[in-house]
Amino acid sequence: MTEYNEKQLDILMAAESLFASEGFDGTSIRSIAKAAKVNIAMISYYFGSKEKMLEALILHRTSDMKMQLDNIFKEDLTPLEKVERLIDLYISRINKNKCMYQILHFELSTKKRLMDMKSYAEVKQQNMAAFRKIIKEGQESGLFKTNINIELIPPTIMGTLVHFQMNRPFFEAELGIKTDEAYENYIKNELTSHIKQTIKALLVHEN
Amino acid sequence: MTEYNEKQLDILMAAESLFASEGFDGTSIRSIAKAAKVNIAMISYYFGSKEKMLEALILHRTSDMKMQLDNIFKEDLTPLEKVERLIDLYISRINKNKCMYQILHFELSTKKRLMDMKSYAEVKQQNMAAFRKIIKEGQESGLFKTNINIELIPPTIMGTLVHFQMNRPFFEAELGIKTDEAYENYIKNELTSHIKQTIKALLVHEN
DNA sequence: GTTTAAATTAAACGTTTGTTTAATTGTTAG
DNA sequence: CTAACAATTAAACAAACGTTTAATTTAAAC
Repeated sequence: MTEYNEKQLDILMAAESLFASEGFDGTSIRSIAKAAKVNIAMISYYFGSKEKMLEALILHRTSDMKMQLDNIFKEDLTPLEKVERLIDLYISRINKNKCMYQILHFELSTKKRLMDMKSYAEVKQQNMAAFRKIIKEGQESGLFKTNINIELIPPTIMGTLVHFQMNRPFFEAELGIKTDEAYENYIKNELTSHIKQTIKALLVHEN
Repeated sequence: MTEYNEKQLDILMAAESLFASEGFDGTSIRSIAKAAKVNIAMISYYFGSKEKMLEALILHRTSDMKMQLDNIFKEDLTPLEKVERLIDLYISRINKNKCMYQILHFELSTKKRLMDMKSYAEVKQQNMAAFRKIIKEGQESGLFKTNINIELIPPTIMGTLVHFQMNRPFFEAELGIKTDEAYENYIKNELTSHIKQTIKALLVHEN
């Protein structure tokens, strides 16, 4: 867990927002330096290279993510309540780290820079394990259906949100949403409850 | 609907696969020319510029997509069967145009080249309209629930698939999938039926 | 066979790229 | 004060970029 000084963080934050909006290859170190208000040589000086800075950024963010799922377990909640809390956590996390997820998304989908996303893979594995545990708990107590594919539920949760964010211009037009605030509110309310409703319908016996 | 000769198509196809795997900014026109086995000047000669070639490519692909949803309507199917057919269509379409969707995904998410995706937006709108029609048909006949957000169902369908493809390395490890063929089969079988099951649970009254 | 236009080429264009250098300034410790 | 090291700078570097040029080859039309 490396510590960075203020100037290094300036650089990383400027890079994060630019990488997200312009892409890694679409962002020059000169534009990063300008946004971070430092000399272009500082980037190589501090991080070695543009690519190593990307790795540093991803490591910095993903190590932040080591999830505190434990308190969900400790609390006295029904399995369904736990699932709902997990969905809230997923959504707020993705929303809070929008830029990082955008970057990750692209880096994962291209073969160009096959960096070791060990740290990210770890987080994903932890999440999946925690999720599986909750579902099995619900199944054993007879609340959840058993003919389901547990591994494919997180993709449905996260995929729905990511797809909605990726096609934002389309949904803004389709739903008549005009401001940033209204879009965020739609995610917080309608989209979140749609996801919960969907997962609930899939998991829980109706009666 | 512009027609392209064989050499132009060679260029477009080479560009498509490279843009998908390396990104637009990560792909040089020299590498495209090499892959298409043409001189680098041919790209400017035929398309004007690298960027215009991207537009040509997207237009070429999306105009292919003008969906033949109509025959789904004409056939004598229950609303649920229609939904299932639509899901099959979505999935096979995304699978067939994997590269194009990868490119679109990135272009939509960055502010760098705000091209007019009019053609793509049109396809999406048509799809949404057709989908809405089917759902309302099911609701009016009392088969489908009415307390649902129709606009958010396509994001759930497509988002699940796209997320699964984007995080392929993770799911390969998580599910113990080793070959390309096994992965494609998993999509065709398990993933497809998971999506159908999920949407069905959301839509249909249990009994 | 000649004319005309399209296709194709190698070479060069001016930028921009990521990175390095070498010199200078700032800071801290003895 | 000065030695030592970190931080910062402007300038230069070679390489790669997208695009254009000008010359040549190919194909079609008359």
